Amino acid sequence: MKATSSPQDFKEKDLKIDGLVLFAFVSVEDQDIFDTSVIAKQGANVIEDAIELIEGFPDKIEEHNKEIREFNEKLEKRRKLAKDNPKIPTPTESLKSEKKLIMDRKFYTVDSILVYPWAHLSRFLSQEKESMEVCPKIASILSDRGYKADFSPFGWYKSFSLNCLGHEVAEMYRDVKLSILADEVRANSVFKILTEDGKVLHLYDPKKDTKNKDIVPDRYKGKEWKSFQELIADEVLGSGATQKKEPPHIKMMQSMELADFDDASDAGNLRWYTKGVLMKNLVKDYLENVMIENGAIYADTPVMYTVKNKKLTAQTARFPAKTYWVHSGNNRYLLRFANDFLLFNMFSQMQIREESLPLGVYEWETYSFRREQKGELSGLRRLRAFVMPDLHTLCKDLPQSVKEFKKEFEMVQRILKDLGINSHIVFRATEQFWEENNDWIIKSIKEWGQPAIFELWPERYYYFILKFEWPVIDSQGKSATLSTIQIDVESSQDYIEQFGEKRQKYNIIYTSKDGSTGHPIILHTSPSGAFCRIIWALLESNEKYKDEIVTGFKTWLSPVQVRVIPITDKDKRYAEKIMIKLNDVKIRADYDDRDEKIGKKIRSAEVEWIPYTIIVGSKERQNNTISVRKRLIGEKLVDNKTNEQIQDIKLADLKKIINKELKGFPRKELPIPFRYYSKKISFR
RNA sequence: GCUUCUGUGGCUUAGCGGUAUAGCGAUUGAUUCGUAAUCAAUAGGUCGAGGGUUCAAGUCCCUCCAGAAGCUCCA
Repeated sequence: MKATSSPQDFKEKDLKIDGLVLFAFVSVEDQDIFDTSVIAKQGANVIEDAIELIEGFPDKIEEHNKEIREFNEKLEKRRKLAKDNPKIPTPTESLKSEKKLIMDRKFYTVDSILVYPWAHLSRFLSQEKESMEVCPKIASILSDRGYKADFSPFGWYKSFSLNCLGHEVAEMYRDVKLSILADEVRANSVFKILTEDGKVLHLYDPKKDTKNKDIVPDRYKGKEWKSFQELIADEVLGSGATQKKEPPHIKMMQSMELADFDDASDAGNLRWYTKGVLMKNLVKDYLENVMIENGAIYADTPVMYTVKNKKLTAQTARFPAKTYWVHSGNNRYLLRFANDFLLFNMFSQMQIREESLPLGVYEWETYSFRREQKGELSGLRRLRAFVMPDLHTLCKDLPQSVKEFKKEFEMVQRILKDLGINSHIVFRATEQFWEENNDWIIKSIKEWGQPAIFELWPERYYYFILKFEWPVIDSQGKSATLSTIQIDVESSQDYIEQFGEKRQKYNIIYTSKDGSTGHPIILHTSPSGAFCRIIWALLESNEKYKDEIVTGFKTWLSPVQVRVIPITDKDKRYAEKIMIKLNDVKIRADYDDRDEKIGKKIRSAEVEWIPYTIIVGSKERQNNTISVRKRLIGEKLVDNKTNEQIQDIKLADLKKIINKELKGFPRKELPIPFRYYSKKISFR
């Protein structure tokens, strides 16, 4: 028997099934037909879960009732106690009521299953022929697993009625999203350390080692390696068992008025205040400059894409649960969770000459969306909407991609240094790639001078054969990745074979002078990591090292770079003029015009991590000079000394100092209401 | 998504059955000050939302919302 969309083809009069039948209504949507075997298997799994639920239902009720009885007994005891002892308050909880089975226990079983195609479950039914394959496939998978399963060759319209057991198990809706996964590959990966002098140390092998074993090699046991030990714990073993508190960067981002939660949006979608936006725009400009220097070009692709394009589905199906859907007319679209899809689609439509390679294409992803699990969201570390600068570099072949990789490795190190972020390196590769390429990787790590963790996979599961990550450890020992570089050998292909299936890819082609063509290797690079994570890393590392290092942002990133403080009212006009002159040359300066004592104003400037504080009194006013407190941001904290005093210099001298420090970095102006302390806008 | 915890003036917080405690900030007044917090007064609260128990509910119970931690997860 074959499935059909024409009921008249079905010759039999009726479909006879005895006993207690589980009806599984199935709708097939466009993205599902990308691989009907995979979706059928997932459908069958859901049906098996449902059977388990039904058969376990009486036991669940029993358990529930037991809980209620225990609760009521306790309550009764406390009531009696309260009666005898006036000091004990009477509990007022009302009795919880027991749940009851609707029918006899013996009815909660499944004798057979009918898989039934039913259009009414979805507004986005697939019209493709392959969609008819899904129900027979589900039935056959279930049969193979030992169930008595059948499928209806077509769905009746609305004219049937069903009598059900009881509502608790009678209707269960599950949205099964196509999900291509191969967990075995990752489960079998081994971890090693590549030491700063180029030696390989064993770290963890899931087949030999247990997770509670102390796996840190002796040479990294010392206190100076604390951060590296935390990285090992977090990357290899999963986070430590210790109960962690709320990460401090959350209070910091709020009190510094950088970013905040917004209860009128979906969780993980933050609002950004002026100072946060200022920092974001500075990072944006900075990265753009670095990308241009590095030879990249720009693109900007749409934020939503269709699921009807099979080139895209091959990749989107990896993360089915993480998608935001947008409805538009009779269509629906995925909000992008990376820009790769539409960028690669663009690449596949481009004329690419071999001599243009390597070609970097940079996109500042205005926003990407991943519907992360609710419990996974945490301050700025993981959000559902984030801005992710992304560079893709098309390379002729593997040797060229390795050459580019090394260049980008240097670029990432420079970016992190310019931002003021200290990070580790973790890399992951297939065993084969490591065997063939470890010489240059070892050389790079040696030059960097710190130990790195690496993970080797027996086979390639992801689209890349090598991935470098730059994780940062926060004040509580949790790690999160900022920059990444990957070598993608898969996306540009026409088709790939994977787990016995032929899967469509983007078919990106370059043409050589002799007319021959090739598929480029693509480097995926996130030069800095998501913007929110940059702020996360900066706030957390300031908190982490606040007793050792003077806190603050690099001057080019500081929302306010200079604060001008007058000592008395007589100095106010002079102070204001200095503030105006600095802003005239695009140095972000504000002016503390409050009627407060000097000590308090200085304290405010210190608490706000302002790099330069100018103090002017009668002496400076008469000499036409300024006195400067330079905050020693990033330097070792000795005897609680956070600043260096520069007395009685000309304003021009300070401009020189600051301009030198800002050389090569972008400049943005401080919004006017922020230039006067008393007029500053408060967001909270 | 599951489990646990948290939610009190703009901010930080005390109170945990008898209609709100303090500090910061704000406002007003005094003070004109030389390198990390000047003094005083005033205003500001349907205690996250809704429902319930009680003579009485920030306080106990239920539901929801938001945030955090742990688990699962993180191309």
